[in-house]
Amino acid sequence: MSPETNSSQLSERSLYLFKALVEHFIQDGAPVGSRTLSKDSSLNLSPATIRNVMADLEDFGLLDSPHTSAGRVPTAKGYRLFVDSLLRVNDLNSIEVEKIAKELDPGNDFKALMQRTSSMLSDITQLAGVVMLPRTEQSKLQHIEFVVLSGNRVLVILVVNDREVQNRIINTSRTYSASELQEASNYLNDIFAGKDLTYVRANILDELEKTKEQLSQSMQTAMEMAQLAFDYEKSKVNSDELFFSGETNLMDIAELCEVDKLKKLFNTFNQKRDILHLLEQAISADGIQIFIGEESGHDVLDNCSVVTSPYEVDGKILGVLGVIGPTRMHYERVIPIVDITAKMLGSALNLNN
Amino acid sequence: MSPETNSSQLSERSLYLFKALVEHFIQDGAPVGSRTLSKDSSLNLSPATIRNVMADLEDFGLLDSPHTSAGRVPTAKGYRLFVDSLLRVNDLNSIEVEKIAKELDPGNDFKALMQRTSSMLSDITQLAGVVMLPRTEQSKLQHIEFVVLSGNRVLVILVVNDREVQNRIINTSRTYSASELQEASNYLNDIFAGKDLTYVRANILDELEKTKEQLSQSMQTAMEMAQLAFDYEKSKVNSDELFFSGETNLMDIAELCEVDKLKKLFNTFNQKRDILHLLEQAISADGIQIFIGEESGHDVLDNCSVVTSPYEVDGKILGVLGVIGPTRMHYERVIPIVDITAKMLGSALNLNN
DNA sequence: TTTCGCACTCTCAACGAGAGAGTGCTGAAT
DNA sequence: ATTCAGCACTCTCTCGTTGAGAGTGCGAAA
Repeated sequence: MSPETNSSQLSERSLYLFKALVEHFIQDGAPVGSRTLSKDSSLNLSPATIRNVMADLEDFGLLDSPHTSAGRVPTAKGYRLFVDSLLRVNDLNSIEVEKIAKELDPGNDFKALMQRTSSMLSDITQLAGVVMLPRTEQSKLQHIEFVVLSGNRVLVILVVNDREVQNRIINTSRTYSASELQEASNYLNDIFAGKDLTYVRANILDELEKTKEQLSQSMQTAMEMAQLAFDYEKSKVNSDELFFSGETNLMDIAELCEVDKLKKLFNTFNQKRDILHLLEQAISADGIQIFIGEESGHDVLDNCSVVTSPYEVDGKILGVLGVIGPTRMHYERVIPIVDITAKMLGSALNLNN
Repeated sequence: MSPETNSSQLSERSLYLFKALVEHFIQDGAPVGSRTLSKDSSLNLSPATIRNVMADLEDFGLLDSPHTSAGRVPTAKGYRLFVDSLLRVNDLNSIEVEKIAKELDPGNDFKALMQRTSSMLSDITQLAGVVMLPRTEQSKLQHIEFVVLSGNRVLVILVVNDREVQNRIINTSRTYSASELQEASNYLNDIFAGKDLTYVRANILDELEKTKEQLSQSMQTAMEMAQLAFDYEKSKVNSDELFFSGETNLMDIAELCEVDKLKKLFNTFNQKRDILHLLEQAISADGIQIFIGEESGHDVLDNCSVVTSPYEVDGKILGVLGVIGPTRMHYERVIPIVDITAKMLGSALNLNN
């Protein structure tokens, strides 16, 4: 964090060794000792020399040793330096790119696409995939429709943003006929189609006043309906949507293999709240964002990293997607996968528009 | 299984001791030895005598011993005898009944009710809850509606069974106007409302022929739309809906605490297929049905029991709900909970109609 | 038929020894 | 001033041993 501990303080050689150590650790998962590093790295240094370097790196807070006679392990700060300055991201081979493209074939079902994207992410990375679709504050009402159900209930169908359909059932005080409701929806579509939902909600009362003066029955009906429909809307939690996949992949990760940790982690996934909060932070980043271990601010994610990217349609950010795995993950592979998936999902949705 | 090994072969005393043993084991989870049982049971028998009885019970296949010097443990067959003949089900106290009733307040959102029911089940039993809503073969089309979207896409909204809304987007070869589609839906509602979906699908082509003769443009349009809409329907997997809750509760169960077992179990939950298959077996039972351990026929559920009950509306079975937990569960508590939940869900839905 | 006594079996926790891995430090070589 | 070989030291892990504890099975006695 503090400027005096950044990489510029470290020699070329230290950084080289640090990088080698992190890569080695990511590969094996076992603490890395000086002897191993001495053999692996192309610089011909004795273990003793490397030990000195490692001691320095430990002082900088980049490494840690589980106990005196284990090798060294990167800290969260170490991983941070690694991904920010040392990592060289692999290009994806074309087979993988094609595989991703295949899964992202837009189709017509929006939610299914999200779900598919998430499960593709988990499949290809063997980690947990997640796709968020924030409940956009601005939603344009496109069409409103009423259907009479039995028992003084009316089904309200809202089409929003040229894509999304919301259904809700309202209880009415009296029985309305189909034609009455048809007129009502015609009227409402006339005055509110294309308007923002918040605008609609705010202006219902005003319109209600106006219609009272005009005394038209159908308009009265329309307004009563609208009021009920949008009251319901208000009471509903403004919940974003979150699609998880491959959570069980995390059960193979040695670092997380204690049952009670897993339980906490899975509970966190189920509640969604914390994960949403995290992803919302990533929504304003203009590209790949990585939360490493404790950085996320959530204890349960202590040994986890989250790699995210927003995806956008028409230059406007629509949501965030990403991958959750152990801090010890193959960033050089995961990062480009998340990156390209975000881009391809964006353009798939664009097409779909 | 074979008739000569049923409970009638066993003495009153043996059964009494067996019951005591099972109850003890369900309580503690540890194999039960002869000394323990001698102290606990009100019959004054020495451990040695009890050992003889236990040896008999083991011969009958009701008990098993993990190793020579552990106590005895009930087998699946043992549990079966226990729940079928020995168990006395507790009545629920009114506080719990009220708690259940509170969660089952119908409301208007069907899916939310299912979800709530499932999570109430898991909450109250501290096990995993599950509610199935089978995709009913017979679905009455109540209302069909089209909304024009951008780019030659049309949103089709089907209201089915006075309750359920299905949305699908279809791509059309040319652009249709809103009024055109309005006419089309009017026409379709006239001829198909109240009919069964399968009937509709089967008769579209016939109707198409008829309309060709009449040459009315709006009817033509209607039929084209309908064809597209129901083609989509056909391609869609006829998937039932399944609501899980509290899977993580199972992580506390000692019997399942190995990570790879948990992984298999959770994967099974995610795939849903196997669980659906199991619940479909229970749908025709006319009350509580219990699958104990290996009886379910699914390896992953080896140490699990599934307690289910169908729930019905207007005397017609609508779905199945239940609880998944370890074979070693408090059946005397779980059974009445599942039972009453099924009944109350049924009547909640009845009200809602 | 029930019970007592006894030998036996199996698990589990604790302990200690020894191997293996890796460190830190020192002092010599470059 | 670096680098590095040597060495003592520390910590973990595995393995075998041992003893306690729990529980069984069986034969003989009540």
